[in-house]
Amino acid sequence: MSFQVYNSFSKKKEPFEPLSEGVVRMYNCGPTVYSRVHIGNWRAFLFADLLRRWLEHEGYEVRQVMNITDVGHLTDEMADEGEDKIEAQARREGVDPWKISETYAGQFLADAVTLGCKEAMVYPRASDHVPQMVEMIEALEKSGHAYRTGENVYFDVTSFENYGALSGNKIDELDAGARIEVNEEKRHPADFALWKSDEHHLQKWDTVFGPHGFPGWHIECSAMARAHLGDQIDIHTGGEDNVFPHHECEIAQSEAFTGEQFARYWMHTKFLQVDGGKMSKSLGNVWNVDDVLERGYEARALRFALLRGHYRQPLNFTWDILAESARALEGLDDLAQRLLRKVDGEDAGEEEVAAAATEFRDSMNDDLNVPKAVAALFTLRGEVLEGAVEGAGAQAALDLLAEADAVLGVLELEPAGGGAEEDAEIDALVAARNAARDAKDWAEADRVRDELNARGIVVEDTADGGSSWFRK
RNA sequence: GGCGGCAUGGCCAAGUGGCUAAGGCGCUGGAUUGCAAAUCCAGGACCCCCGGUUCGAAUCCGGGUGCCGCCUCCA
Repeated sequence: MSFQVYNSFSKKKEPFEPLSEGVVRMYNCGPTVYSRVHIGNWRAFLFADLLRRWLEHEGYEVRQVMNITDVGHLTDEMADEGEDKIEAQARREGVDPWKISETYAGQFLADAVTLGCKEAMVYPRASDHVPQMVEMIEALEKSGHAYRTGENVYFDVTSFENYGALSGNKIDELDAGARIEVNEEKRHPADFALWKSDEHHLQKWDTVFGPHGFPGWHIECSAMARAHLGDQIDIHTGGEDNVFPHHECEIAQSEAFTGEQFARYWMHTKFLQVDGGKMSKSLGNVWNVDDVLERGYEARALRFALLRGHYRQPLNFTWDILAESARALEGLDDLAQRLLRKVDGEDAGEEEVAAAATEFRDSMNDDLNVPKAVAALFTLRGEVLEGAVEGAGAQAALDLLAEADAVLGVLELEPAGGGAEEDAEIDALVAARNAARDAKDWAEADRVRDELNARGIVVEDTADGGSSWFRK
């Protein structure tokens, strides 16, 4: 089975075929760094990492670009106030807006490492691509897709026939006045800003459009995707909230500029809910990576919790499901440790392992069906515990776990620590405990067991009165 | 008001026309144990509601209810 992806542009699953054989050009909408990236954001970014890893698993060279938006965007109506989210945060913290974006961008990258994300080819900053944006805007103006009003430049949505094809919105049915005042200087209420000007803005550039300008929200992604991946890309990802207007506008400006299809596949992640509803500052449930670590969970538990649900299904985050994820992971860690002790046995269970491997791969190939792929691993665990997998089968199972982990990035497969010397020491302690048990000295037996437990050693008593042990 | 998505056992979550509806976590009973842990066996679903299509629906269609997203920056 080849890789099938649900393309949110065509609204159906399609076989994945890149433009260039063996190479995937992928652009992931990254964070706007005006505050700490939260776990909802991470759902989208971890998905991007998972997708990249699966593509690599399938043998592709992945050119992954994840942007970092470090320039605040003004909504048209806020222009009078001269403030956007980055500037607002800057004022709140009493520092320069550039300091804000630098600080939060740094935290974002650090969190990415904590959560086990593979490093993207590049994390371009919007502020470093102003010339590329200006180039596109000027060309769009020249070709009649954009128009200037004073020192502002707008994209004329009526000039782009397919505007609305991604989101399903129709220009005339967008209720422009529903939540905001219609901007009088736009020809059509749905026209969007490519470039804005405001002398009070803090992050601004002197360009052909005027001395106090800054980019509209959408142009940066078009410019950065083009700068790093070329006029056409294979995959563009983002959260479902980006579909409209962000991605719709990107398509319009990029395709109007190049005359070619912008992205072949669009993939959008559903929102993460918290406690059954949306997360919000007022509810105090906008958690970030540190909140999770401070509660004693490993980062991989969060990674697993956010990846184990299908990306196109809503996922409800609670502390309970995080705890559950951590426990489920322990089951797989345990599986690996058990398998390590079985590789020397008589070969058995190779067919079962092969079936699990096929199930895992087919599930991932089916639009990254992680829940089903993970279930295949747990089914295999049941077979291993029944004693059906030994020797070559156990080795194959370990190989499968390693393969799965290269994609999921959440397992602990290393043989748990300790050298021969420590092993001998533990053997002696276990023997001492058994001697105490034989003497019915339960207090001493339990004391030794507690000591072993404290060192991460699990002792399993067998029916014949003996004991075996392994590292947790 | 317009557009789109979701609703499966206590919790999480696959399955999208047809064997006894995967899997995880938890729970209950039993086996084993000195007690535990681990493991094994056993136990749980009117698939949101109401209609309809069909030989047959969790799966398709219509209506309802609830939740989520977008239409303003937002993963």
